[in-house]
Amino acid sequence: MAFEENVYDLRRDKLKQIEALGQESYPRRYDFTHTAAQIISEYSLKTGEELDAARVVVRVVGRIMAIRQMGKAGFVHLQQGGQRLQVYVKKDAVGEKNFELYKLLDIGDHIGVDGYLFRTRTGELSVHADGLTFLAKDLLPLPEKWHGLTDVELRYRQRYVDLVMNPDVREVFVKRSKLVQSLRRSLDGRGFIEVETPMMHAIAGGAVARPFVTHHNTLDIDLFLRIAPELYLKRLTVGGFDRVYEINRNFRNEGLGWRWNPEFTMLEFYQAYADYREVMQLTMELVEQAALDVNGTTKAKWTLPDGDQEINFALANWRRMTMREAIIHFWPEAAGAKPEMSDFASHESVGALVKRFNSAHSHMAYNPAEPTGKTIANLFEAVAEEHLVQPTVIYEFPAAVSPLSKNKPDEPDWVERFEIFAGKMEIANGFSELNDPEEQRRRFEHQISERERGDDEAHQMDEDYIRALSYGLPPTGGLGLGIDRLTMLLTDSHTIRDVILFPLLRPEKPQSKEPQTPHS
RNA sequence: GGGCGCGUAGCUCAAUUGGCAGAGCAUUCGACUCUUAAUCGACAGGUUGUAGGUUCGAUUCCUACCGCGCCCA
Repeated sequence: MAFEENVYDLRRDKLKQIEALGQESYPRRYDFTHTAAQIISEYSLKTGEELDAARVVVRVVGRIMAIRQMGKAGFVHLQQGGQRLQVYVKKDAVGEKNFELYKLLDIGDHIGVDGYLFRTRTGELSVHADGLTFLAKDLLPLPEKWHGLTDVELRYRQRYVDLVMNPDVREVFVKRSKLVQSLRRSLDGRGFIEVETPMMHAIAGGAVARPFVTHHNTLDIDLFLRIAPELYLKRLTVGGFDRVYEINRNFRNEGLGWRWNPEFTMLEFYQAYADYREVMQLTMELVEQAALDVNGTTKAKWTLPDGDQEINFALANWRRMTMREAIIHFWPEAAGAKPEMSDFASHESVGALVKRFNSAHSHMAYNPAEPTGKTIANLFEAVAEEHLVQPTVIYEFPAAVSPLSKNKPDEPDWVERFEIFAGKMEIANGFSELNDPEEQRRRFEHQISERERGDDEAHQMDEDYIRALSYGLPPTGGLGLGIDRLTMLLTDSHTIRDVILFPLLRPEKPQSKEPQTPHS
C-alpha cells in the first residue's frame, strides 16, 4: 500500500496538522462539567425554549462516532459511557482555528467540547459548540457504522473495539459488575467478611478437576493454579472466621465450551453453625436479590430456539427435588418404566438403569468399574440436566462424588449436598461440610484409590487440611456459585465467552506481512 | 480428539457450470451553515487464509496445513 493511502499514516499526518493549529496531540487532562448520561437524564425532557432561556453551559467529552459535515457547519455524535450526545459545530460560533480542527477530526477521535445546550430543528438535544479541544487520535479505523463488528473472533480478540461498537456488549459487563456488587452487599449485610486465599497451591484441592501447573524458581517447586479456594476457606473457619467469602478466579485445565472457560470466577462462602439446608435458603435469597439488583425484576429473559422464554428467580418459582427423584421424574418414556428408589441401591441395578437408558436414548458413558455413586451422578446429568431451565435445587448427592461433604445420618452412602441448576447449567454447589478428620482421611484415601484406578480428576491427599480439621471445624455449611454462568442467565447470554471480557483464545500468530500498526 | 460449516478490500457482504474480483459503509479529493444510515460528484483501495494439485484458465474443484464457529466425546 502506498504511503499516502495508509489510513494509519494519513491520520498520523493529521495529528501533526492538529499540533500545527496549536492543539496538543496528547493532552493530559480535560475538565468536563457533565457526562453524556448526566446531560441526557437532566435535560432530555426540557423543551428548546426552556433550554434557550436557561442557557445551560456545559463542557463534555467523548469519542466521535459519526461526523456529518456541510460546508461551514456540521454535526458530530460523541459517545461516552455508552451514551451518545450530538454536537453542532458552526464556523461562525467556534472560529476559524477550531473549524480547521473540526475538519481534521476522524471517527474514533476523542474530543472535549464547550458550549451550550439547545434543540435542533428536528428536536434532538445537542451541544452548540463554542470551542473544541482535541484529546486523542484514533489512528486505526473503527468498523463500519451499520453492522458494527460482528466477526466473533475479532469481537473477542479486540474486545476494546467490540465495547466501542456494541452497546449491548457493554451492558452485559455493566450487569456483571452489578451482580458482583449485589452478592457482596448481601453477604456483607449478613456479617460475612471477604478474604483472599492463595491462587497457587502445592496441592490442588477442593474440587474434582485437572489443574494447571507452574513452577516457582527460588523454592524450585511445582505449584498448581487453584481449582477451588474451598480448603483454605474452611481452614479460616477453623481459625474462627465464622462467616467468610471469596470472589475470585479458579483455573481448571479442561476443554472450552459454551459453559466452560479454563479460568472462571466463583463465589465461595462458608457459614459456621449452618447446615446445607440453611445454605440452600441463603443461596436462593442471594440469587433472587441479584436478579432484582441486576435487572430490576426477578424475571430474566432467556431466549431458547423454541421461542422467547424467561427464567424467574423469584423464590416461589424454585423447584426442589433429590437427585434420585429427578432421575425418576425426567426418565424418558422410551427407556421404559420409571426407576424405583430401590433401583439406586445396588451396583447391578444402577448398571441396569444405565443400560435401559442407553438403549433408548443418546449414549451415556458408563464404566462398570467406577463407584455406583459416580454412575448415579452421571445418570442424573444425562437424564435431567437438559430439562432444568427454571431454577431448581437438586439435593442429596452420592458420597462417592462428594469427598468433602457430610453424610446423611440415615443413609451413609449419600451426603447433605445440593446443586442449583438453571438454563440447563449447574450454577451453584453447596453442602454440609465434612468436619470429622478421620472420616475425611478415609474419603481422601478412597479418592486416591480412584486415582490409581485411572480417574485423574480424583482428589489428592491433603495432610494439612486433615490437621486443620483435627483442631476442630465447627458444624459448617458452604457454597460455590459460578459468577460467569449466573451472569449468562441474567443477560440472556448463551456462551460463557460473552460474559468474560477476554476469554481464552489461541494466541494470534505473528503477522508475516506488514504490521497493522507500523512503528516509525 | 471426531463430525459439519466458514475464511474475498479496514468493516459488512456479493461473484451464474470453472471464464475480466464487485457493492455499501469507512478512507482520499471537491460542493454544501440544522444533519442524524445526511446528500451530490470524483478517485483510490485485492498475492480471494497459507502451500501444493487438477485445468487452456481456480474465489469456485481436490489434498494438506493455519485460524474461527457450531455440534459431539
